[in-house]
Amino acid sequence: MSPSPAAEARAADKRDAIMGAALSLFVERGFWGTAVPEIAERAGVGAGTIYRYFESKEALVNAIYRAEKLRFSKAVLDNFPPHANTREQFRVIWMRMAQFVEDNREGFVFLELHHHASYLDAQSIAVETRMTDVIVAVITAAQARRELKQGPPRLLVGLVMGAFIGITRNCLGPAPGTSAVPALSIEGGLTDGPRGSIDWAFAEQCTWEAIRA
Amino acid sequence: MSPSPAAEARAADKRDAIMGAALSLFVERGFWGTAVPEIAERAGVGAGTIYRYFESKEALVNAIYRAEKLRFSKAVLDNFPPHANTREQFRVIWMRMAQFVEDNREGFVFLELHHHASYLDAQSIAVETRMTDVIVAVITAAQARRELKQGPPRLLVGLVMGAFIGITRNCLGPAPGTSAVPALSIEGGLTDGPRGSIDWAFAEQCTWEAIRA
Amino acid sequence: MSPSPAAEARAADKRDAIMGAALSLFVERGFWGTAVPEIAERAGVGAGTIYRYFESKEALVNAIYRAEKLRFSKAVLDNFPPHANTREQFRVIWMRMAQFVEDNREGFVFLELHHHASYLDAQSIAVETRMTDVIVAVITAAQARRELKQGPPRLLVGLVMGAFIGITRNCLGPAPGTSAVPALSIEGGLTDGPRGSIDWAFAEQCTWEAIRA
Amino acid sequence: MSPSPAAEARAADKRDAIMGAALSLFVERGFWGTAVPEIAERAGVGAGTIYRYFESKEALVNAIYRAEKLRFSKAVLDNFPPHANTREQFRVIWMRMAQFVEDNREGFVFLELHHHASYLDAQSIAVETRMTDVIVAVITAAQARRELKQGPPRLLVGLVMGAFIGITRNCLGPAPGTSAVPALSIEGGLTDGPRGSIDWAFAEQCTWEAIRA
DNA sequence: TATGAATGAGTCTTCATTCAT
DNA sequence: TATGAATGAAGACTCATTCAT
Repeated sequence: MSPSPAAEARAADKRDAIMGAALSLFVERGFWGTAVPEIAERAGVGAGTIYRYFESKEALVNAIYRAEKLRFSKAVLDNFPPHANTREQFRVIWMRMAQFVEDNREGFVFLELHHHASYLDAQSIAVETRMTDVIVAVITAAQARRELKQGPPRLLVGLVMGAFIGITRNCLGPAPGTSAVPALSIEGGLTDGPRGSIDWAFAEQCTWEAIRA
Repeated sequence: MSPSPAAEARAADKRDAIMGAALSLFVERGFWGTAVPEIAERAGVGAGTIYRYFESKEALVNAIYRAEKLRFSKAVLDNFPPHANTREQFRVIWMRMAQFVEDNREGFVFLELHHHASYLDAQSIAVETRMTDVIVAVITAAQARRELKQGPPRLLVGLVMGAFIGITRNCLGPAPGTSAVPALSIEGGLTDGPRGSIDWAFAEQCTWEAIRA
Repeated sequence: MSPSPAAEARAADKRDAIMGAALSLFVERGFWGTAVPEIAERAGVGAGTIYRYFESKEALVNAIYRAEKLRFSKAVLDNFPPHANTREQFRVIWMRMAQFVEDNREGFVFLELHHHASYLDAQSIAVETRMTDVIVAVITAAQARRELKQGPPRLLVGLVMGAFIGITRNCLGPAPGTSAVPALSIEGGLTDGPRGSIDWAFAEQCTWEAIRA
Repeated sequence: MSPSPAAEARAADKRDAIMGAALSLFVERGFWGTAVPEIAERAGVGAGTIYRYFESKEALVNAIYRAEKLRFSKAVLDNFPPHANTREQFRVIWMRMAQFVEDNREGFVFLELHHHASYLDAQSIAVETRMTDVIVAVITAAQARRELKQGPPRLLVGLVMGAFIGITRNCLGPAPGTSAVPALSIEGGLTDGPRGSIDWAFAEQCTWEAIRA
């Protein structure tokens, strides 16, 4: 007897509850600072239940990583306009990333905090492929049209993504419930108005100027 | 009876060995993923010895953080040319940061990985102040002279530092002995030549164009 | 969902097993001489289990102390005859203490060994209050009636309790399973019959004569 | 070449310094609470030096125990009047013990705190013999003369010594530097004047009445 | 299927003891 | 002989994981 649709839905709910609880706890306290029973409690399930859905704590964090990465990449790339001009394509990517951050700051911070983590498995690291492929294609094409500077794509991508992340870190308050502190970010004493809102269009224009031909 | 110079040198050596071993392990496996006895083993000392030099594992990571931060800030700001024009000042900062990364990749990655860590104490966080102050002053002055875009300094700083970090992550291989994995970095399939060398002057020019007026 | 009665009973059993094992080990080897895993082993539980029932080793020893102190004080003072004459009251206290020692030698020795311990918390020290109050009242009243010597109550109490303890130590073998060694007790070669039984009535008469008017 | 007398004296000084430092630290913080290097520091010697005079920390505490026990027994028994009457002999013993406590409270407390300790070796436990023998002889002789009650000597000795200790604990403040708290001592709220001085003659009279025929 | 009490491996840290100087 | 830096075994405690219910 296969499980009823209702039962399946209940199971999916529980899985989601666990992932959601874990996501926010990992952002708040980090992977090592979060105990599995805490996740269970916040998710409203028993500690043992988590192991019915995930093989281990590491499997859980990898599942979240992959899910968020996918969500990010869908948010940015779905219905990407392949034939728009480069300026427009760049704006689309940038503003969609901005939208993603505004909608799901916790998820974005999670990706940021965990991308270098030793407990990510090979598969998690590989999830980026789709996004990568599209972007590389776009850049290469644009370079061929002499609309972008001719440097190594890897460098341009790093510059843009890094700039986006740096602006986010420096200008957005920490994700709610987090005490994360911006980075090498040379902040600390900056007092130019309250954090919390970013002029994304201005930021986009700046970054565009960095890479345009 | 004060200790002999030889004994002092030996102690300093040991302290350095411990900090060096800890630095590379923290970069490889993270703070929580690294056990104190592992550090001891890599440093070639007994586990207890670490506690003759550092009060606790946290004190150790903070000592490393402060040392690297200081080293970075000295490398970038010592003999900074206060009267050079903005273009030149930007180049100086950028190229010095590049030099620092080339000379001490592990230290740079360490700072990157740990700046938001919950185990950093107030003093560690305060070490950034000197750097911050100088940079804010430079930016504000340059904006007054209409040589930089008029956006919020926090945003410009985030953009520049983020770009620098993003380029580093994306174009440099992991620090030797490290398995650090690039970030939100959209890399993975990029095949534009081997990682490991960066055209820093090109990168500098790009980033300058992002912020110049 | 509240735990089933059976589960509660099992938990109480486990708690008791831990306290019992700890009590006898503390008596045998002292608080500092006893390792937590030893307690666990003797109690037949895992080492971690102890921490489900007691916050720390100190919390455990305090729980035992309070439990034994309470038991002692109940054994001595419950249904104390407030209107009996002093001679009779003294006999009641003495013989009840004797009964307690005969029934629960380990507990008595534990109290003896731990009453001055630095790891006892304020609450543990406060448990003595009830007993204290009653006894002070009894002594003061008896002195007013000229049935006891007129010296400081503190001295009389110390004399009586000390005598009781000294007799116990000197005449009772060590608690079963214990290697406790008698004190300043000037024993060693005494050969007046086997240890292990005390003529409590005789001892009581002696001690009474020490304090009666 | 045998060591010069001066060297021997220096060695003896050092040994004494170590034992003195250890004695007071053991009384203050207990055996387990005292670290060997602390003893060394208070004694003004290097940590390693202690091991030139004592095989181990246990050997040290046993040496102190034996020394204090011997000192106590000499203080009480040297020039004991074998032919005085029982009343007088009792007074002598009692007042000499009192004198010892007044002169050397730390030593007395040390003996009290350590007599039941698991780290005392057989030899330490055996040191009591001399005192024991004399006292047993005295008691037996006195009982034969019908000057003492006819109970078991062990009981009478326990009563007397216990009473002495109980009075000491209850009426003397803790040894200077100690936080030792009186025992099963039913104290706590007693307010009959400040602690710190004992009417030893009164106490002696009380205790005598407990055992006289 | 879901639970959470129980577990014990592994953590950081202390400290008695050694030994090169 | 005296030292004190170095050691590593052992301690208290945490927490990912299991399994009886």
